[in-house]
Amino acid sequence: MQPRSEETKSRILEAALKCFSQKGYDATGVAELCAMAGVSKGAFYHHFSSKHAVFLELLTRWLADLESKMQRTLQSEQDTPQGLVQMAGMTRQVFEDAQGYLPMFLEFWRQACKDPDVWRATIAPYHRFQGLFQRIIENGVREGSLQAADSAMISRIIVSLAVGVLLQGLLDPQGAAWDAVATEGVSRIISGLAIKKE
Amino acid sequence: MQPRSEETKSRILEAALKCFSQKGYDATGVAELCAMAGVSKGAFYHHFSSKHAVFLELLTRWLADLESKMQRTLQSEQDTPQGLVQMAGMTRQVFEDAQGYLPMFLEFWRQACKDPDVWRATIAPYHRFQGLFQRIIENGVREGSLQAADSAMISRIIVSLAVGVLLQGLLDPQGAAWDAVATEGVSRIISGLAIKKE
Amino acid sequence: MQPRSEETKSRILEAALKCFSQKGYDATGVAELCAMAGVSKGAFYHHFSSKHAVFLELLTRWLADLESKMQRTLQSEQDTPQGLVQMAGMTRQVFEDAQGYLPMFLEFWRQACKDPDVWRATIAPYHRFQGLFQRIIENGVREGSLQAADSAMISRIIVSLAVGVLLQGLLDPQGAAWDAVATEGVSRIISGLAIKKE
Amino acid sequence: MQPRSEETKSRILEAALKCFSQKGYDATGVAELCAMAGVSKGAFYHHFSSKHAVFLELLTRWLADLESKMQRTLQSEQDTPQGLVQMAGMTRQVFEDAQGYLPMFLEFWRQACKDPDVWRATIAPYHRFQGLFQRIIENGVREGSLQAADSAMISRIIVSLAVGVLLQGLLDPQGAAWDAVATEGVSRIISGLAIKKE
DNA sequence: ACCACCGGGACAACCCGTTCCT
DNA sequence: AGGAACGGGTTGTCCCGGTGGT
Repeated sequence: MQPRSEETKSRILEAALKCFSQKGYDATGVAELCAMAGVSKGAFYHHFSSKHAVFLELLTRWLADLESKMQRTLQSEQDTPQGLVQMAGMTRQVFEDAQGYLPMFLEFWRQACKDPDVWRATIAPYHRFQGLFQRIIENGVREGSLQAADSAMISRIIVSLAVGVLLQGLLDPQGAAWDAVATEGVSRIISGLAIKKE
Repeated sequence: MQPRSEETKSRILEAALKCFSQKGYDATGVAELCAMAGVSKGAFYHHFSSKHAVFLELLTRWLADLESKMQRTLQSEQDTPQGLVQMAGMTRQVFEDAQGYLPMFLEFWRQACKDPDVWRATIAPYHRFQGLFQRIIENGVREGSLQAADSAMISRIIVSLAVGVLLQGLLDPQGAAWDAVATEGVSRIISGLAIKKE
Repeated sequence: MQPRSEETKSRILEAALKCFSQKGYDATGVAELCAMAGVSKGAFYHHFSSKHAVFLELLTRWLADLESKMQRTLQSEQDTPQGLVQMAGMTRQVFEDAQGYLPMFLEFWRQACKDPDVWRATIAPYHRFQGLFQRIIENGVREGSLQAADSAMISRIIVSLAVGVLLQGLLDPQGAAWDAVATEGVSRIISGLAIKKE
Repeated sequence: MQPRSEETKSRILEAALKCFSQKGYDATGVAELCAMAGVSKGAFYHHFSSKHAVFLELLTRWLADLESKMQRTLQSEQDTPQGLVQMAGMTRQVFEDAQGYLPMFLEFWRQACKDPDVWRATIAPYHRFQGLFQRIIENGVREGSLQAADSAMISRIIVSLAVGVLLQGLLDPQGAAWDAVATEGVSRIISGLAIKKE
């Protein structure tokens, strides 16, 4: 029966998200996971071939979700410079969304350094993100709202800034208004490129 | 005999650095560490109270080293805007220095989210780091080479950018000229603040 | 539908024979069996109550087959001493027949030491086997072609020799011409009993 | 400290001998072994790298013991034909010695079919045994107490008989006086070769 | 003080043979 | 006849004390 199966699977994923975030991937035992999800170990290994497979599934779902959100944000915007700044504002959303689940982000990153599978799954979306920003900038240049510049470099700067903000917000949430840091940073970078309309 | 003792200790630390970087903290066993360092478990626990103590020692040494390097870089600078950009150039140094050991960085960060001891040891230098940039900017304002602005915010943007670059360089070293991304990013942010001298 | 059912059952038995021989009973998993037979676990447990039941079925079929073969060999013989030697020649047949499946023999034997069901199923044919030889010898004595002797003992010696040859041939097939060892051994034992006809 | 270490090791081996014999190798868990030996798992894995290593050690010790016993039996004998028959009488000793531990024999044999290490450890002594018998026979021929014959074949027949007796005695101890079967069988084979002294 | 051997259990991930419900 | 679920059990390894020699 399928609906039951699907529910079991998602219950495991939810539990994994919670556990991995709170205690870390290695420190979380499969037994613990099962207990929290309310399933047996047998059921667990019926749905996932290993603990690592759960991790991978979590990663791909998270990235797919993030990407679709970014796509939606992009649709609803006209002016290029302002659009970029608005996208930076998404960080607030990310922080709120992932309230408590952000440490997973570090787990992803850490494992990506070792496991080629994780690496591929992680790196690909980053390249897409950067490419997305790059195309936006090139659009702006064509429209005449931005000066011509090294769009690849600019997009990398923006993504780096976003990553750095995310990481710091993760470690020290109260330390600063991190979403403001993101938006202000992006707008300062963009403003250097903007062509004022008369 | 003390010199022998010191050597044993540093051999353990070296081995730990290598293992933790390559396989991660959790995945590294004490037995493995001992084998690589060429010491017995008895010796290990004579020098360190636990595996975690080794980790902590590694962390404090790394941070002390990093901070002293930054201090030295700061001495040799005159013009504020240019000085900031030069500091961004340090990323190249960091990459070269820590060739292969950067994953430790992630380990530190990850554990800082859970262990308060690690957190304190990790966060303090960041605050000092950011404070340092802030003071440089305020200096620049006083000197008249920079426009008045929210110096705390600017410094945070710069640090975020640096962190982001570091992280991405760690994951995808061949993906871009990360040191160029850092310097270009900083200079774009600073240039918006610069007051041209005539 | 019956033909399909029968086919499924025999497919399982074939797979079990192969797996048990190659990897041993304990080391063979039910999942593995199902995969090799191309049936689902549900189907498996529909046909057999347990893994052990498959083993038992295999055992009984093997023994039934062996016994019928021996009966057939016996029919076609006239002179008692020569008949016995010819039967020893059957070992060649056994080796060829069971090429690759002989390790099952050991599995049977091993389990017979522990499980009374297996024991009964295994021991009975041996007794019949030995009794058969005994009766042949007694026949020979009555006919006057063999000296009177302890026929039970002689038959046990012959069976022991056969078992020993089988076991060694199983372990070290290239080590010797095992069928020759069997025939030569039996003929040497029998020759001591033979009464030369003039 | 060495004496303690040795004692622990032998306690483990004893427990293994008992467990493997009673329940079989696969069915015996390491935890069970440790409990019976009264040692911790830490101690177990300090002395043996795996369960299989225990098995191998048991095998080699058993074979070494058996061989030395055979050597000793050989020393104390003069007349070749009688010596051979006496050696066959050793089976009684073997049965008494290994009272209850004989199923291990099957374990050895079974694993020898799969594991090359076990195979080597098992087959080598067999070859030595057979060689030993062969040399005895050749001695007898030189002495003039035995007829010239294919000594390799004869020795293989004798070893096969011994193995068969062992196996059957293992499965059905009450079924017959197995040591008598062995001695009678050997003496019948030898008597066909004997040259009567006048 | 330093180091080596030995021992202690807890627990990891994985997978087992089996049953339930459809 | 079949897919999902069940828990208990597997080996192996973990981090760490204790004890005794150097």
